[in-house]
Amino acid sequence: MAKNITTREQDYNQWYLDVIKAAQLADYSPVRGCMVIRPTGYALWEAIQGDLDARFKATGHTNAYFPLLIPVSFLQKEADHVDGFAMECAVVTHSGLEASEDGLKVKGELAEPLVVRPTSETVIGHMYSQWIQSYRDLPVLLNQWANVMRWELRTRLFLRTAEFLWQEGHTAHETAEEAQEETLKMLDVYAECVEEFLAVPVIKGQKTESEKFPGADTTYCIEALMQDGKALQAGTSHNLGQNFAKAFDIGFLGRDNQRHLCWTTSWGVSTRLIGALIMTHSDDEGLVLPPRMAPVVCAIVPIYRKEGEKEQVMEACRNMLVSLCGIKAVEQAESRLGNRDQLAVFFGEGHRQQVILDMRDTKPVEKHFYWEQRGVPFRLEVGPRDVAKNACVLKNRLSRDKEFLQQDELSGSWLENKIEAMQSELFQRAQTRTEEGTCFVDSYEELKKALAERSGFVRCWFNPDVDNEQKIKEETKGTVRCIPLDQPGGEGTCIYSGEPAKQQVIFAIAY
RNA sequence: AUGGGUGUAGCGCAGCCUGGUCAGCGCACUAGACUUGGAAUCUAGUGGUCGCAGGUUCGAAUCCUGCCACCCAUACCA
Repeated sequence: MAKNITTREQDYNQWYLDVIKAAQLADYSPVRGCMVIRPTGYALWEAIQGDLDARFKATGHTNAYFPLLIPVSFLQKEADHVDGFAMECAVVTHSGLEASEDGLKVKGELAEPLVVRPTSETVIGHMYSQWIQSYRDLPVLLNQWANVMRWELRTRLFLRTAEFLWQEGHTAHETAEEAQEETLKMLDVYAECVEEFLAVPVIKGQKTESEKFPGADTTYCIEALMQDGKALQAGTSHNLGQNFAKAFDIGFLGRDNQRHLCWTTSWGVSTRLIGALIMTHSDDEGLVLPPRMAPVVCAIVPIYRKEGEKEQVMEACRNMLVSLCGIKAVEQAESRLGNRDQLAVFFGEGHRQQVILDMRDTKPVEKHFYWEQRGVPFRLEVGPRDVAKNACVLKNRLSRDKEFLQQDELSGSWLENKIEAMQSELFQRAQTRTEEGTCFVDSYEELKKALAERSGFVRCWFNPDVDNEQKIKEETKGTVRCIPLDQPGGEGTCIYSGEPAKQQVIFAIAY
């Protein structure tokens, strides 16, 4: 039992924070609500970025960058948008500091205040209006990797922080159909990345009127179920219709020689995905990472007492490294080792994942907790007795089993197979938990009961309605997470209004 | 914002009611010894304007006043 990690049963929220702390993913910063993402945590974001960016490129998008500061007047141009974001904007009003008796004071008030972007539809819309002249300029398919700021009252590491990292895609199209197609395409891209790479199962759906993005015609989302039965929105894709095109005059001369407004979309995922990852897979021993994305896929831990043993064991460890990663990668790693006592060797083609030989002069037990709490999928332990038998022990982070191996069984493809096996096992485990955490109800009483007793996803026939949803939220704390794209068809009875309903929705208590 | 609570070493806390050997404990950290297949032990050390400002007093972590910050609940959280 990890002594620095509260169990999930004792206090789920504390467990979440303890896992982050033990794995050194992030830390609190001097500024309330802002977090410091530490190297181990940032490596996870880089892995997600790498996977997603490739998928964006594969679907025809390119990256660009827009400014952090946005004139307040821009925000005002789209009425719903400003209503949705005004309260949580940080505002820049001055341009400098000057010394005074009471310390530094602001000076140089700006003619027009600037907001720190909570999202970039407005600046990007402004630029699009200048860039797009003709239907030949369409579609515009851009993405930006950036930070945004939303002045949240209650913050939680990774799940809701005042500043966070994300990507925001912004596209402009000639027709409504194309925009709709794009919106759904990117929702699929998100779902594929999150399920295949993060091994987090999601439900694709549409947001109801009360939950959609301010300024969107339609918002789609992927929702994931966490271990405590709460839902987490893992990504959103918005069909903005012509709302922003109207507000920013994003128009073009069409094939018919008439001027038309563009149809735009936007879509984003954030560092919140790291929170989803933690709360989906991790256990009471700490972080568990899906092996496809884990920056360190395997740690080799030498075990020895005497100096003579050390040499033998280290030699065996190096041989194992060569078997797994190839002699070239090992030599490259050795040449850049410097004074470090962890030999990190690139594994596989991508040069993103590593196998690490832990040569630190600490006890094996310490290394055990070190790698386990960081979620490293595999550990290979080698002691003098193993060396004598040409063997080693494989420890599996997910099953926490030991497997006794001959060293000559190790190879790059052997590890690949192990990675794939664990990856699908991890996804399967999460998938099963999501299925078991989902129930169907026929009446409002049952919905109340389900949300109160077991939380989870609760599916039912329901006619979305802003007022009714508000009442249900007040009574049950549950909200409509989405109208799943996957519908059974047919018709049922709305559990709240009693009227005929064509759609099922999913209720849950959300993060 | 309203109600309740808390600010003392990097972290977690005791001390405050009853002012005076009160600058303390545990963890962490450093050095050494002894150890090493699931968080050993022993010894010696480093580290603090007791949230900030003012007041009462011979004397304040302790009492008084003001301020600030944080936490919990409610509200808010596309």
